[in-house]
Amino acid sequence: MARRYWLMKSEPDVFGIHDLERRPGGTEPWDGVRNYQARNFMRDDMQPGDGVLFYHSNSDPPGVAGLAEVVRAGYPDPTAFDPAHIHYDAKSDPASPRWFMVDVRHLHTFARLIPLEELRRTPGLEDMAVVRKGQRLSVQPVTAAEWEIVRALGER
DNA sequence: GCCAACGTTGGC
DNA sequence: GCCAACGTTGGC
Repeated sequence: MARRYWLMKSEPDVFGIHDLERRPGGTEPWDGVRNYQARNFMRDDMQPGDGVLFYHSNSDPPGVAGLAEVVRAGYPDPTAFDPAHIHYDAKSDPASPRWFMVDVRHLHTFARLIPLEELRRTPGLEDMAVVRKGQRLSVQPVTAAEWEIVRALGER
């Protein structure tokens, strides 16, 4: 299976790319996703080695902050089982987990954040989900061509 | 802080 | 199974 590419959103006030960078091994479980489409990508499609555009949402400006990679394929999100946890979901239990996550490892923090506004006006990125109005999905597939364009922008 | 977009819930 | 109400996301 060829390497695939993704964009994952995180609020930098909560967990930004610098937080990922500082984790042991630069690795963090991507817990707390409670959306079925995003869940399905993590549970069914994401594989170790896949590339991740680390996107800062709800920030000023929003944009792509750097690169990461998937290092562990989908497995049950344990925060859903913990009543004390903010992401607790009584409808998910270990015998039949509802929510899944992957582990993500930091690869590279761009020297500059690539603002959403720049993505919008960059040729070749017109079809990215993140530039489309009303698209809120926090885990999105990205094409190899889009990955390469964004990666190159990050080197500028 | 506003609010459009959109996913989820629940009454029927 | 429809759809109105509601809650959340996330850019602005």
